[in-house]
Amino acid sequence: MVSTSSTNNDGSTDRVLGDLKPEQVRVRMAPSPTGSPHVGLARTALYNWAFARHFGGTFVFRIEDTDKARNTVESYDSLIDLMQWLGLDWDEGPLKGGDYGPYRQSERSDIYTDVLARLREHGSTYDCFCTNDEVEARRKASGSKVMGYDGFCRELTTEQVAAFSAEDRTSVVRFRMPEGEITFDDLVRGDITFDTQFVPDFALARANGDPLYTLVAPVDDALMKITHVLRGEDLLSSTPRQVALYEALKEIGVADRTPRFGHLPYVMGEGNKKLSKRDPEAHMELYRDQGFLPEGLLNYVALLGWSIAADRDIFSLEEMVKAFEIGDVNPNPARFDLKKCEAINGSHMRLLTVEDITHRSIPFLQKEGVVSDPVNDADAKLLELAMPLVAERINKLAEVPDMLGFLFVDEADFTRDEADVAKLLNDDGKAVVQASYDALEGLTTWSTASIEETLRAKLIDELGLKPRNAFGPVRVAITGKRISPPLFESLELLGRERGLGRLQSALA
RNA sequence: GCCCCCAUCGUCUAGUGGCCUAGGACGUCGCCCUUUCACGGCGGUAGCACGGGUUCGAAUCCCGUUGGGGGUGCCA
Repeated sequence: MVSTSSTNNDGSTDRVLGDLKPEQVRVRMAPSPTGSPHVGLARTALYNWAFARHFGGTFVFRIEDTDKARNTVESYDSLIDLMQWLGLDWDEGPLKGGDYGPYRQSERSDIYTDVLARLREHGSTYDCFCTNDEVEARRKASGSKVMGYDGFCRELTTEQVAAFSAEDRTSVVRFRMPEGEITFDDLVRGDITFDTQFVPDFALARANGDPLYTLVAPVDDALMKITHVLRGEDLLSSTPRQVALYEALKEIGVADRTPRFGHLPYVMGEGNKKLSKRDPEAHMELYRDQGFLPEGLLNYVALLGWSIAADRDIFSLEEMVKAFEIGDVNPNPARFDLKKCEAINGSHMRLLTVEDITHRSIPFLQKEGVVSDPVNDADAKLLELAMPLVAERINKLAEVPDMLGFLFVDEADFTRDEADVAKLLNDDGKAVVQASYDALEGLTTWSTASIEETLRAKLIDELGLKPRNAFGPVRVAITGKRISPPLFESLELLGRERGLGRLQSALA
Protein backbone atom coordinates (compact mmCIF):
# COMPACT_ATOMS: atom_id res chain seq x y z
CA MET A 1 0.00 0.00 0.00
CA VAL A 2 1.20 3.43 -0.94
CA SER A 3 0.31 6.29 1.29
CA THR A 4 1.15 9.95 1.49
CA SER A 5 -1.13 10.40 4.44
CA SER A 6 0.05 11.91 7.68
CA THR A 7 -3.06 10.67 9.51
CA ASN A 8 -3.78 13.74 11.59
CA ASN A 9 -6.77 15.41 10.10
CA ASP A 10 -7.15 18.36 12.38
CA GLY A 11 -6.39 21.07 9.86
CA SER A 12 -3.26 22.10 11.67
CA THR A 13 -0.43 23.76 9.82
CA ASP A 14 1.63 20.68 10.35
CA ARG A 15 -0.72 18.64 8.26
CA VAL A 16 -0.28 21.08 5.42
CA LEU A 17 3.43 21.72 5.70
CA GLY A 18 4.75 18.47 7.13
CA ASP A 19 8.48 18.96 7.58
CA LEU A 20 8.65 21.92 5.20
CA LYS A 21 9.52 25.39 6.27
CA PRO A 22 6.78 27.80 5.13
CA GLU A 23 9.04 29.52 2.64
CA GLN A 24 9.83 26.19 1.00
CA VAL A 25 6.28 25.91 -0.24
CA ARG A 26 6.09 25.74 -4.02
CA VAL A 27 2.78 25.61 -5.82
CA ARG A 28 1.91 25.97 -9.44
CA MET A 29 -0.82 27.00 -11.76
CA ALA A 30 -0.69 24.82 -14.85
CA PRO A 31 -3.45 25.63 -17.33
CA SER A 32 -3.55 24.29 -20.82
CA PRO A 33 -4.00 27.01 -23.42
CA THR A 34 -7.06 25.63 -25.15
CA GLY A 35 -9.84 28.16 -25.09
CA SER A 36 -10.76 31.26 -23.24
CA PRO A 37 -9.89 31.43 -19.55
CA HIS A 38 -12.59 30.35 -17.25
CA VAL A 39 -13.89 31.43 -13.85
CA GLY A 40 -12.87 28.11 -12.32
CA LEU A 41 -9.38 28.65 -13.59
CA ALA A 42 -9.22 32.06 -11.97
CA ARG A 43 -10.33 30.59 -8.68
CA THR A 44 -7.70 27.86 -8.86
CA ALA A 45 -5.08 30.46 -9.70
CA LEU A 46 -6.19 32.65 -6.82
CA TYR A 47 -6.11 29.86 -4.26
CA ASN A 48 -2.68 28.72 -5.39
CA TRP A 49 -1.40 32.25 -5.36
CA ALA A 50 -2.87 32.99 -1.93
CA PHE A 51 -1.49 29.73 -0.59
CA ALA A 52 2.01 30.58 -1.79
CA ARG A 53 1.87 34.16 -0.56
CA HIS A 54 0.44 33.10 2.78
CA PHE A 55 3.50 31.02 3.48
CA GLY A 56 5.96 33.26 1.72
CA GLY A 57 6.56 30.45 -0.74
CA THR A 58 6.85 30.34 -4.50
CA PHE A 59 4.10 30.56 -7.08
CA VAL A 60 5.00 28.90 -10.36
CA PHE A 61 3.10 29.49 -13.57
CA ARG A 62 3.47 26.70 -16.09
CA ILE A 63 1.83 26.23 -19.45
CA GLU A 64 0.56 22.74 -20.07
CA ASP A 65 0.58 22.73 -23.85
CA THR A 66 1.14 19.08 -24.58
CA ASP A 67 -1.87 18.70 -26.80
CA LYS A 68 -0.60 20.26 -30.00
CA ALA A 69 -3.93 19.84 -31.72
CA ARG A 70 -5.84 21.93 -29.21
CA ASN A 71 -3.43 24.64 -28.14
CA THR A 72 -3.78 28.15 -29.50
CA VAL A 73 -1.59 31.22 -29.15
CA GLU A 74 -4.70 33.31 -28.52
CA SER A 75 -5.46 31.20 -25.53
CA TYR A 76 -1.89 31.41 -24.30
CA ASP A 77 -1.95 35.18 -24.63
CA SER A 78 -5.25 35.54 -22.87
CA LEU A 79 -3.98 33.38 -20.03
CA ILE A 80 -1.05 35.71 -19.53
CA ASP A 81 -3.27 38.79 -19.87
CA LEU A 82 -5.72 37.44 -17.37
CA MET A 83 -3.15 36.70 -14.73
CA GLN A 84 -1.60 40.11 -15.17
CA TRP A 85 -4.92 41.87 -15.07
CA LEU A 86 -5.91 40.03 -11.91
CA GLY A 87 -2.60 40.89 -10.38
CA LEU A 88 -1.74 37.30 -9.57
CA ASP A 89 1.97 37.68 -10.05
CA TRP A 90 4.06 34.60 -10.48
CA ASP A 91 7.60 34.04 -9.30
CA GLU A 92 8.59 31.63 -12.04
CA GLY A 93 7.07 31.06 -15.42
CA PRO A 94 6.51 32.66 -18.82
CA LEU A 95 8.03 36.13 -19.27
CA LYS A 96 9.79 35.66 -16.00
CA GLY A 97 11.95 32.56 -16.22
CA GLY A 98 13.22 30.75 -13.17
CA ASP A 99 15.57 28.00 -12.12
CA TYR A 100 13.37 25.14 -13.24
CA GLY A 101 12.43 26.18 -16.76
CA PRO A 102 11.42 26.07 -19.44
CA TYR A 103 7.88 26.63 -18.20
CA ARG A 104 6.09 25.62 -21.35
CA GLN A 105 5.80 21.91 -21.72
CA SER A 106 6.10 22.12 -25.46
CA GLU A 107 9.71 23.12 -24.82
CA ARG A 108 10.46 20.24 -22.49
CA SER A 109 10.21 17.28 -24.86
CA ASP A 110 13.73 16.07 -24.22
CA ILE A 111 13.02 15.81 -20.53
CA TYR A 112 9.98 13.63 -21.09
CA THR A 113 11.77 11.41 -23.56
CA ASP A 114 14.52 10.87 -21.04
CA VAL A 115 12.16 10.14 -18.15
CA LEU A 116 10.20 7.75 -20.31
CA ALA A 117 13.38 5.86 -21.14
CA ARG A 118 14.37 5.61 -17.51
CA LEU A 119 10.91 4.50 -16.48
CA ARG A 120 11.03 1.79 -19.10
CA GLU A 121 14.45 0.64 -17.99
CA HIS A 122 13.21 0.51 -14.44
CA GLY A 123 10.35 -1.75 -15.52
CA SER A 124 7.59 0.70 -14.63
CA THR A 125 6.15 0.83 -18.11
CA TYR A 126 5.45 -1.42 -21.04
CA ASP A 127 4.41 -1.07 -24.66
CA CYS A 128 0.79 -1.75 -25.37
CA PHE A 129 -0.29 -2.75 -28.86
CA CYS A 130 -4.00 -3.12 -28.21
CA THR A 131 -6.66 -1.27 -30.09
CA ASN A 132 -9.67 0.15 -28.30
CA ASP A 133 -11.92 -2.33 -30.03
CA GLU A 134 -9.88 -5.25 -28.80
CA VAL A 135 -9.92 -3.98 -25.25
CA GLU A 136 -13.64 -3.45 -25.42
CA ALA A 137 -14.25 -6.90 -26.88
CA ARG A 138 -12.22 -8.54 -24.13
CA ARG A 139 -14.03 -6.56 -21.48
CA LYS A 140 -17.38 -7.70 -22.79
CA ALA A 141 -16.23 -11.29 -22.97
CA SER A 142 -14.90 -11.26 -19.44
CA GLY A 143 -17.88 -9.40 -18.01
CA SER A 144 -15.54 -7.16 -16.05
CA LYS A 145 -17.11 -4.09 -14.50
CA VAL A 146 -13.88 -2.15 -14.76
CA MET A 147 -14.02 -0.02 -17.86
CA GLY A 148 -10.44 0.91 -18.69
CA TYR A 149 -7.49 -1.01 -20.01
CA ASP A 150 -7.23 -4.63 -18.91
CA GLY A 151 -3.46 -5.06 -18.77
CA PHE A 152 -3.35 -7.44 -21.70
CA CYS A 153 0.10 -6.35 -22.87
CA ARG A 154 1.64 -6.24 -19.41
CA GLU A 155 3.69 -9.39 -19.73
CA LEU A 156 4.19 -9.85 -23.45
CA THR A 157 7.05 -12.11 -24.47
CA THR A 158 9.63 -10.85 -26.90
CA GLU A 159 8.08 -13.14 -29.52
CA GLN A 160 4.68 -11.56 -29.05
CA VAL A 161 6.13 -8.08 -29.27
CA ALA A 162 7.91 -9.06 -32.47
CA ALA A 163 4.69 -10.47 -33.87
CA PHE A 164 2.73 -7.32 -33.11
CA SER A 165 5.45 -5.17 -34.57
CA ALA A 166 5.45 -7.30 -37.69
CA GLU A 167 1.74 -6.49 -38.05
CA ASP A 168 2.72 -2.83 -38.21
CA ARG A 169 0.86 -2.17 -35.02
CA THR A 170 1.60 1.02 -33.15
CA SER A 171 2.06 1.04 -29.43
CA VAL A 172 1.52 3.38 -26.53
CA VAL A 173 3.58 3.44 -23.38
CA ARG A 174 1.58 2.32 -20.38
CA PHE A 175 2.32 2.61 -16.72
CA ARG A 176 2.19 -0.55 -14.64
CA MET A 177 -0.16 0.19 -11.76
CA PRO A 178 0.82 -1.57 -8.54
CA GLU A 179 -1.67 -3.79 -6.71
CA GLY A 180 -3.34 -2.73 -3.52
CA GLU A 181 -4.73 0.48 -2.17
CA ILE A 182 -3.54 4.01 -2.62
CA THR A 183 -4.44 6.50 0.03
CA PHE A 184 -3.63 10.18 0.10
CA ASP A 185 -4.58 12.90 2.51
CA ASP A 186 -6.44 15.42 0.44
CA LEU A 187 -5.97 18.85 1.94
CA VAL A 188 -9.59 19.80 1.44
CA ARG A 189 -11.25 16.40 1.77
CA GLY A 190 -9.21 14.27 4.11
CA ASP A 191 -8.08 10.72 3.40
CA ILE A 192 -9.16 9.31 0.07
CA THR A 193 -8.51 5.71 -0.83
CA PHE A 194 -8.59 4.01 -4.20
CA ASP A 195 -8.21 0.31 -4.79
CA THR A 196 -5.91 0.04 -7.80
CA GLN A 197 -7.95 -2.78 -9.27
CA PHE A 198 -10.22 0.06 -10.36
CA VAL A 199 -7.36 2.15 -11.67
CA PRO A 200 -6.25 0.56 -14.93
CA ASP A 201 -2.79 0.88 -16.41
CA PHE A 202 -2.79 4.22 -18.15
CA ALA A 203 -0.98 5.65 -21.14
CA LEU A 204 1.97 7.97 -20.61
CA ALA A 205 2.73 8.65 -24.25
CA ARG A 206 0.97 8.48 -27.56
CA ALA A 207 1.91 6.04 -30.26
CA ASN A 208 3.75 8.86 -32.01
CA GLY A 209 5.85 9.34 -28.92
CA ASP A 210 4.21 12.54 -27.70
CA PRO A 211 3.97 12.58 -23.93
CA LEU A 212 0.56 12.89 -22.30
CA TYR A 213 -0.67 14.91 -19.39
CA THR A 214 -0.53 11.79 -17.22
CA LEU A 215 3.24 11.84 -17.55
CA VAL A 216 4.13 15.48 -17.84
CA ALA A 217 2.16 16.85 -14.92
CA PRO A 218 3.86 14.65 -12.31
CA VAL A 219 7.25 14.87 -14.00
CA ASP A 220 7.21 18.65 -14.14
CA ASP A 221 5.81 18.93 -10.65
CA ALA A 222 8.66 16.72 -9.46
CA LEU A 223 11.34 18.55 -11.40
CA MET A 224 10.00 21.94 -10.41
CA LYS A 225 9.96 20.79 -6.79
CA ILE A 226 6.27 21.45 -6.38
CA THR A 227 5.25 20.74 -2.80
CA HIS A 228 1.49 21.19 -2.98
CA VAL A 229 -0.85 20.55 -5.86
CA LEU A 230 -4.08 22.49 -5.56
CA ARG A 231 -6.29 21.83 -8.55
CA GLY A 232 -9.79 21.16 -9.67
CA GLU A 233 -11.89 18.30 -8.44
CA ASP A 234 -12.03 16.94 -11.96
CA LEU A 235 -8.50 15.65 -11.44
CA LEU A 236 -9.29 13.82 -8.25
CA SER A 237 -9.71 10.50 -9.92
CA SER A 238 -6.39 10.76 -11.69
CA THR A 239 -4.56 11.33 -8.43
CA PRO A 240 -4.01 7.66 -7.55
CA ARG A 241 -2.28 7.24 -10.90
CA GLN A 242 -0.07 10.19 -10.15
CA VAL A 243 0.74 8.97 -6.67
CA ALA A 244 1.76 5.63 -8.13
CA LEU A 245 3.84 7.29 -10.83
CA TYR A 246 5.52 9.40 -8.18
CA GLU A 247 6.69 6.28 -6.42
CA ALA A 248 8.38 5.19 -9.63
CA LEU A 249 9.78 8.67 -10.22
CA LYS A 250 11.31 8.60 -6.77
CA GLU A 251 12.87 5.23 -7.48
CA ILE A 252 14.54 6.49 -10.62
CA GLY A 253 15.67 9.69 -8.93
CA VAL A 254 13.42 12.14 -10.74
CA ALA A 255 11.27 13.05 -7.76
CA ASP A 256 12.35 13.50 -4.20
CA ARG A 257 8.92 13.64 -2.70
CA THR A 258 5.26 13.23 -3.46
CA PRO A 259 3.47 16.56 -3.24
CA ARG A 260 0.39 16.98 -1.10
CA PHE A 261 -2.82 17.30 -3.01
CA GLY A 262 -5.86 19.42 -2.47
CA HIS A 263 -8.83 19.19 -4.79
CA LEU A 264 -10.90 22.30 -5.14
CA PRO A 265 -14.63 22.01 -5.71
CA TYR A 266 -16.25 22.77 -9.02
CA VAL A 267 -17.63 26.13 -9.93
CA MET A 268 -21.06 25.45 -11.32
CA GLY A 269 -23.16 27.45 -13.71
CA GLU A 270 -26.88 27.49 -14.21
CA GLY A 271 -28.57 24.23 -13.54
CA ASN A 272 -26.51 21.53 -12.01
CA LYS A 273 -23.58 21.44 -14.27
CA LYS A 274 -20.06 22.60 -14.22
CA LEU A 275 -19.67 26.10 -15.54
CA SER A 276 -18.77 25.37 -19.13
CA LYS A 277 -17.40 27.27 -22.07
CA ARG A 278 -20.92 27.57 -23.33
CA ASP A 279 -22.02 29.61 -20.32
CA PRO A 280 -21.36 33.23 -21.17
CA GLU A 281 -20.57 34.08 -17.56
CA ALA A 282 -17.77 31.56 -17.56
CA HIS A 283 -15.43 33.68 -19.60
CA MET A 284 -13.05 35.94 -17.77
CA GLU A 285 -12.64 38.45 -20.60
CA LEU A 286 -16.27 39.31 -20.13
CA TYR A 287 -15.68 40.59 -16.64
CA ARG A 288 -12.83 42.77 -17.65
CA ASP A 289 -14.80 44.15 -20.59
CA GLN A 290 -17.76 44.95 -18.37
CA GLY A 291 -15.56 46.85 -16.02
CA PHE A 292 -15.34 44.59 -13.04
CA LEU A 293 -12.47 45.49 -10.78
CA PRO A 294 -9.86 42.77 -10.42
CA GLU A 295 -10.07 43.08 -6.65
CA GLY A 296 -13.86 42.84 -6.73
CA LEU A 297 -13.92 39.84 -8.99
CA LEU A 298 -11.20 38.11 -7.04
CA ASN A 299 -13.05 38.79 -3.79
CA TYR A 300 -16.18 37.19 -5.18
CA VAL A 301 -14.32 34.25 -6.67
CA ALA A 302 -12.53 33.68 -3.37
CA LEU A 303 -15.93 33.25 -1.77
CA LEU A 304 -16.66 30.30 -4.00
CA GLY A 305 -15.46 27.71 -1.53
CA TRP A 306 -13.84 29.80 1.16
CA SER A 307 -14.75 32.52 3.61
CA ILE A 308 -12.66 34.89 5.63
CA ALA A 309 -15.00 35.13 8.62
CA ALA A 310 -18.54 34.33 9.67
CA ASP A 311 -19.89 37.85 9.28
CA ARG A 312 -17.76 39.34 6.56
CA ASP A 313 -17.34 39.04 2.85
CA ILE A 314 -15.62 42.16 1.62
CA PHE A 315 -11.86 41.94 1.92
CA SER A 316 -8.64 42.80 0.18
CA LEU A 317 -6.15 40.41 -1.35
CA GLU A 318 -3.73 41.19 1.46
CA GLU A 319 -6.32 40.20 4.01
CA MET A 320 -7.03 37.04 2.09
CA VAL A 321 -3.36 36.12 1.94
CA LYS A 322 -3.10 36.51 5.66
CA ALA A 323 -6.17 34.44 6.43
CA PHE A 324 -6.11 31.80 3.71
CA GLU A 325 -5.92 28.20 4.90
CA ILE A 326 -6.38 25.38 2.45
CA GLY A 327 -7.97 23.29 5.19
CA ASP A 328 -10.79 25.83 5.41
CA VAL A 329 -11.78 25.34 1.81
CA ASN A 330 -15.26 23.94 1.51
CA PRO A 331 -15.38 20.68 -0.45
CA ASN A 332 -18.78 21.17 -2.01
CA PRO A 333 -19.37 22.69 -5.41
CA ALA A 334 -20.40 26.34 -5.64
CA ARG A 335 -22.75 27.97 -8.05
CA PHE A 336 -21.61 31.18 -9.68
CA ASP A 337 -24.02 34.01 -8.91
CA LEU A 338 -23.60 37.04 -11.15
CA LYS A 339 -25.82 39.22 -8.97
CA LYS A 340 -23.69 38.66 -5.94
CA CYS A 341 -20.55 39.07 -7.99
CA GLU A 342 -21.78 42.49 -9.08
CA ALA A 343 -22.73 43.43 -5.57
CA ILE A 344 -19.32 42.51 -4.23
CA ASN A 345 -17.72 44.41 -7.06
CA GLY A 346 -19.88 47.42 -6.26
CA SER A 347 -18.71 47.31 -2.68
CA HIS A 348 -15.13 47.44 -3.84
CA MET A 349 -16.01 50.26 -6.17
CA ARG A 350 -17.22 52.28 -3.21
CA LEU A 351 -13.95 51.65 -1.44
CA LEU A 352 -12.11 53.46 -4.20
CA THR A 353 -11.48 57.18 -4.27
CA VAL A 354 -13.28 59.13 -6.96
CA GLU A 355 -9.92 59.87 -8.55
CA ASP A 356 -9.19 56.19 -8.77
CA ILE A 357 -12.56 55.35 -10.30
CA THR A 358 -12.09 58.18 -12.77
CA HIS A 359 -8.71 56.90 -13.75
CA ARG A 360 -9.98 53.39 -14.24
CA SER A 361 -13.06 54.55 -16.14
CA ILE A 362 -11.19 56.42 -18.82
CA PRO A 363 -10.53 53.39 -21.06
CA PHE A 364 -14.24 52.59 -20.93
CA LEU A 365 -15.17 56.16 -21.78
CA GLN A 366 -12.70 56.13 -24.65
CA LYS A 367 -13.96 52.84 -25.95
CA GLU A 368 -17.46 54.29 -26.21
CA GLY A 369 -16.12 57.44 -27.79
CA VAL A 370 -17.31 59.60 -24.91
CA VAL A 371 -13.88 61.14 -24.45
CA SER A 372 -10.90 61.24 -26.76
CA ASP A 373 -7.63 59.41 -26.42
CA PRO A 374 -5.76 61.13 -24.93
CA VAL A 375 -8.36 62.97 -22.92
CA ASN A 376 -8.39 66.68 -23.69
CA ASP A 377 -8.21 69.19 -20.88
CA ALA A 378 -11.81 70.30 -21.07
CA ASP A 379 -13.08 66.74 -20.87
CA ALA A 380 -10.71 65.94 -18.05
CA LYS A 381 -12.04 68.91 -16.12
CA LEU A 382 -15.64 67.96 -16.76
CA LEU A 383 -14.91 64.37 -15.79
CA GLU A 384 -13.46 65.49 -12.53
CA LEU A 385 -16.65 67.35 -11.73
CA ALA A 386 -19.04 64.70 -13.01
CA MET A 387 -17.46 61.57 -11.61
CA PRO A 388 -18.49 62.17 -8.00
CA LEU A 389 -22.10 62.11 -9.20
CA VAL A 390 -21.89 58.57 -10.52
CA ALA A 391 -19.14 56.90 -8.55
CA GLU A 392 -21.55 55.80 -5.83
CA ARG A 393 -24.29 54.56 -8.09
CA ILE A 394 -22.53 52.02 -10.28
CA ASN A 395 -21.31 48.48 -9.84
CA LYS A 396 -19.11 48.23 -12.92
CA LEU A 397 -16.92 50.65 -14.81
CA ALA A 398 -18.71 50.04 -18.09
CA GLU A 399 -21.72 51.81 -16.61
CA VAL A 400 -19.81 55.08 -16.52
CA PRO A 401 -20.04 56.00 -20.23
CA ASP A 402 -23.71 55.14 -20.09
CA MET A 403 -24.28 57.51 -17.20
CA LEU A 404 -22.11 60.39 -18.33
CA GLY A 405 -22.34 60.27 -22.09
CA PHE A 406 -24.97 63.04 -22.23
CA LEU A 407 -22.51 65.54 -20.76
CA PHE A 408 -19.86 65.01 -23.38
CA VAL A 409 -21.85 64.46 -26.53
CA ASP A 410 -22.08 67.17 -29.20
CA GLU A 411 -25.54 68.66 -29.31
CA ALA A 412 -25.98 67.45 -32.86
CA ASP A 413 -25.39 63.88 -31.78
CA PHE A 414 -27.46 63.98 -28.62
CA THR A 415 -30.30 61.47 -28.59
CA ARG A 416 -32.89 60.38 -26.09
CA ASP A 417 -34.05 56.93 -25.15
CA GLU A 418 -37.20 56.34 -27.15
CA ALA A 419 -39.02 54.38 -24.51
CA ASP A 420 -38.29 56.98 -21.87
CA VAL A 421 -39.38 59.75 -24.18
CA ALA A 422 -42.63 57.99 -24.93
CA LYS A 423 -43.27 57.46 -21.27
CA LEU A 424 -42.26 60.80 -19.80
CA LEU A 425 -42.25 63.36 -22.59
CA ASN A 426 -45.94 63.11 -23.38
CA ASP A 427 -48.14 66.22 -23.42
CA ASP A 428 -48.05 66.57 -19.64
CA GLY A 429 -44.33 66.06 -19.65
CA LYS A 430 -43.78 68.66 -22.32
CA ALA A 431 -45.81 71.14 -20.35
CA VAL A 432 -43.49 70.53 -17.41
CA VAL A 433 -40.44 70.99 -19.61
CA GLN A 434 -41.87 74.20 -21.03
CA ALA A 435 -42.54 75.52 -17.55
CA SER A 436 -39.01 74.60 -16.56
CA TYR A 437 -37.62 76.40 -19.54
CA ASP A 438 -39.60 79.51 -18.73
CA ALA A 439 -38.44 79.48 -15.14
CA LEU A 440 -34.79 78.79 -15.92
CA GLU A 441 -34.48 81.15 -18.83
CA GLY A 442 -34.25 84.21 -16.64
CA LEU A 443 -31.92 82.67 -14.11
CA THR A 444 -28.86 84.81 -13.57
CA THR A 445 -26.71 82.41 -11.57
CA TRP A 446 -26.47 78.95 -13.17
CA SER A 447 -25.65 76.73 -10.23
CA THR A 448 -26.99 73.53 -8.75
CA ALA A 449 -28.51 75.43 -5.82
CA SER A 450 -30.17 78.12 -7.89
CA ILE A 451 -31.43 75.63 -10.46
CA GLU A 452 -32.95 73.48 -7.76
CA GLU A 453 -34.50 76.45 -6.03
CA THR A 454 -35.99 77.77 -9.23
CA LEU A 455 -37.37 74.47 -10.44
CA ARG A 456 -38.87 73.62 -7.08
CA ALA A 457 -40.53 76.97 -6.80
CA LYS A 458 -42.01 76.63 -10.25
CA LEU A 459 -42.89 72.95 -10.50
CA ILE A 460 -43.58 71.93 -6.95
CA ASP A 461 -44.81 75.06 -5.24
CA GLU A 462 -46.50 76.83 -8.09
CA LEU A 463 -47.78 73.97 -10.22
CA GLY A 464 -48.24 71.62 -7.27
CA LEU A 465 -46.54 68.68 -8.94
CA LYS A 466 -45.12 65.72 -7.10
CA PRO A 467 -41.30 65.72 -7.33
CA ARG A 468 -41.42 62.49 -9.25
CA ASN A 469 -43.72 63.87 -11.92
CA ALA A 470 -41.97 67.19 -11.99
CA PHE A 471 -38.38 66.12 -12.47
CA GLY A 472 -38.88 62.99 -14.55
CA PRO A 473 -39.67 64.79 -17.82
CA VAL A 474 -36.94 67.35 -17.20
CA ARG A 475 -34.49 64.55 -16.60
CA VAL A 476 -35.30 62.85 -19.89
CA ALA A 477 -35.11 66.18 -21.69
CA ILE A 478 -31.71 66.93 -20.26
CA THR A 479 -29.97 63.55 -20.05
CA GLY A 480 -31.99 61.56 -22.55
CA LYS A 481 -32.78 58.94 -19.95
CA ARG A 482 -35.06 58.21 -17.08
CA ILE A 483 -32.04 57.00 -15.12
CA SER A 484 -29.21 59.48 -14.79
CA PRO A 485 -26.94 61.31 -12.41
CA PRO A 486 -28.67 63.84 -10.14
CA LEU A 487 -30.62 66.34 -12.20
CA PHE A 488 -29.68 69.77 -10.84
CA GLU A 489 -26.00 68.93 -10.76
CA SER A 490 -26.26 67.60 -14.28
CA LEU A 491 -27.86 70.83 -15.43
CA GLU A 492 -25.13 72.88 -13.88
CA LEU A 493 -22.42 70.82 -15.52
CA LEU A 494 -24.17 70.94 -18.84
CA GLY A 495 -24.13 74.71 -18.70
CA ARG A 496 -26.80 77.27 -19.29
CA GLU A 497 -26.78 77.28 -23.03
CA ARG A 498 -26.82 73.55 -23.58
CA GLY A 499 -29.25 73.00 -20.68
CA LEU A 500 -31.79 75.43 -22.07
CA GLY A 501 -31.18 74.12 -25.55
CA ARG A 502 -32.08 70.61 -24.53
CA LEU A 503 -35.21 71.72 -22.75
CA GLN A 504 -36.21 73.38 -25.96
CA SER A 505 -35.32 70.50 -28.24
CA ALA A 506 -37.37 68.19 -26.05
CA LEU A 507 -40.45 70.20 -26.89
CA ALA A 508 -40.16 69.63 -30.61
C1' G B 1 -22.61 -0.72 -14.64
C1' C B 2 -18.17 0.18 -11.61
C1' C B 3 -14.98 3.72 -8.82
C1' C B 4 -14.50 8.44 -6.39
C1' C B 5 -16.39 13.03 -4.44
C1' C B 6 -20.34 16.03 -2.36
C1' A B 7 -25.01 17.26 0.76
C1' U B 8 -26.89 24.02 6.13
C1' C B 9 -31.98 29.49 3.58
C1' G B 10 -33.35 30.36 -3.91
C1' U B 11 -27.58 31.23 -4.10
C1' C B 12 -22.54 31.73 -1.56
C1' U B 13 -21.36 30.52 3.22
C1' A B 14 -20.51 30.46 9.30
C1' G B 15 -20.87 26.26 12.20
C1' U B 16 -15.34 20.88 13.99
C1' G B 17 -20.86 17.66 20.17
C1' G B 18 -23.73 21.95 24.48
C1' C B 19 -22.62 29.38 23.04
C1' C B 20 -27.79 27.16 17.39
C1' U B 21 -35.53 28.02 19.06
C1' A B 22 -28.76 27.85 13.23
C1' G B 23 -25.20 33.60 12.20
C1' G B 24 -23.66 36.72 7.81
C1' A B 25 -23.92 38.06 2.55
C1' C B 26 -26.44 38.19 -2.30
C1' G B 27 -31.46 37.77 -3.90
C1' U B 28 -36.38 38.79 -2.65
C1' C B 29 -40.42 41.56 0.08
C1' G B 30 -41.85 45.93 3.11
C1' C B 31 -40.54 50.64 5.22
C1' C B 32 -37.28 55.06 5.82
C1' C B 33 -34.11 58.52 3.08
C1' U B 34 -35.01 60.77 -1.73
C1' U B 35 -34.89 65.09 -7.89
C1' U B 36 -34.63 59.43 -11.18
C1' C B 37 -31.45 55.27 -10.46
C1' A B 38 -28.38 53.93 -6.93
C1' C B 39 -26.04 54.44 -2.14
C1' G B 40 -27.27 54.22 3.02
C1' G B 41 -30.53 52.72 7.20
C1' C B 42 -34.41 49.55 9.47
C1' G B 43 -37.36 45.21 9.33
C1' G B 44 -39.37 40.58 7.17
C1' U B 45 -38.77 35.97 4.19
C1' A B 46 -36.33 31.43 3.83
C1' G B 47 -32.26 26.24 5.43
C1' C B 48 -29.45 21.67 8.73
C1' A B 49 -32.13 15.90 2.24
C1' C B 50 -34.16 11.28 4.71
C1' G B 51 -33.71 7.04 8.12
C1' G B 52 -31.12 4.61 11.77
C1' G B 53 -27.47 4.66 15.45
C1' U B 54 -23.44 6.76 19.22
C1' U B 55 -24.15 10.35 23.31
C1' C B 56 -26.86 13.15 29.13
C1' G B 57 -26.85 16.17 24.56
C1' A B 58 -26.02 16.12 17.33
C1' A B 59 -26.37 20.69 11.84
C1' U B 60 -21.82 18.85 13.96
C1' C B 61 -19.53 11.74 14.94
C1' C B 62 -20.83 6.61 12.55
C1' C B 63 -23.85 3.55 9.15
C1' G B 64 -27.42 3.29 5.44
C1' U B 65 -30.82 5.54 1.86
C1' U B 66 -31.88 9.22 -1.51
C1' G B 67 -30.21 13.04 -4.50
C1' G B 68 -26.35 15.63 -7.23
C1' G B 69 -21.50 15.75 -9.54
C1' G B 70 -17.10 13.69 -11.63
C1' G B 71 -14.17 9.73 -13.57
C1' U B 72 -14.07 5.36 -16.28
C1' G B 73 -9.32 8.28 -23.33
C1' C B 74 -3.40 7.52 -27.45
C1' C B 75 -8.03 15.14 -23.42
C1' A B 76 -6.43 18.03 -19.40
